[in-house]
Amino acid sequence: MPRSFLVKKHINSAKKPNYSELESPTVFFTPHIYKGLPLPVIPQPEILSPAAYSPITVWTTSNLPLSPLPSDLSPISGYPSSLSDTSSKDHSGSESPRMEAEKFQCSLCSKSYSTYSGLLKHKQLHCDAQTRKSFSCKYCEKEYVSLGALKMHIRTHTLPCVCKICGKAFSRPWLLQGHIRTHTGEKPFSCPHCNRAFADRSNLRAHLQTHSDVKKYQCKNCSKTFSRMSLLHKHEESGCCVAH
DNA sequence: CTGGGGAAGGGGCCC
DNA sequence: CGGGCCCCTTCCCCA
Repeated sequence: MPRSFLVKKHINSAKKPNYSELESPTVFFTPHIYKGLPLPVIPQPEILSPAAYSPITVWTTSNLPLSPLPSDLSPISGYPSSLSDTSSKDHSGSESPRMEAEKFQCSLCSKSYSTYSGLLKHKQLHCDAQTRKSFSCKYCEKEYVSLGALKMHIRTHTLPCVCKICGKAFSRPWLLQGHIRTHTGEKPFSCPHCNRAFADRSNLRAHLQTHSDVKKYQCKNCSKTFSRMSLLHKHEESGCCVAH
């Protein structure tokens, strides 16, 4: 099961990601600056500048399925500065004088409105919309609830960390670090039981399971246990559990 | 065929 | 907000 609850799930999202898709530069590296470059295509880190993913899809007023705004309400750009004068205006001339004397404050951004309808419109068009905002990757269809998560994801397309030895590119420095160990042979993680060493902590952890009497992953049907989930999956797919 | 190792990817958490 | 690290997971390959 994917651990990423930040990612907005799409149809068939239960399926594991097809990482090989990311290796198709013709699909993702469409910008003209990469044309004609030999593979691997290694974009410069500047690609991570905000402009690189500027067409972030934010569900603001412009793409909400609402009827056209009254001219005195639009445009709301989504930032408080642009709202400075909308808050001071009474947008609905139909409000009763009694209501005008009261203050209606937005619970989300504390902006005050002299009319309830003004507050309602504000919440519908601004604050509520902001809570629904999402950040879409320009290279694929993934959406994230935070810009940071999106930036992290974008790196899996741009692969800014390049191995100086073989030219292979990675999304994050520590991935490159792990890769470099494959060149240097460095294995800082050793098994306390057999002294076998590993370059990767997770691989050591998986190895430790082989020493364990109680395997972590158990088949629900035959109770056979496995050191890895992938082995359990293989076991299940091989037919043990299909006899219902 | 099965189990294990190696390599790599992703998101989360913490500073 | 970004970097570093952690943990989990997956895929491939080999004995």
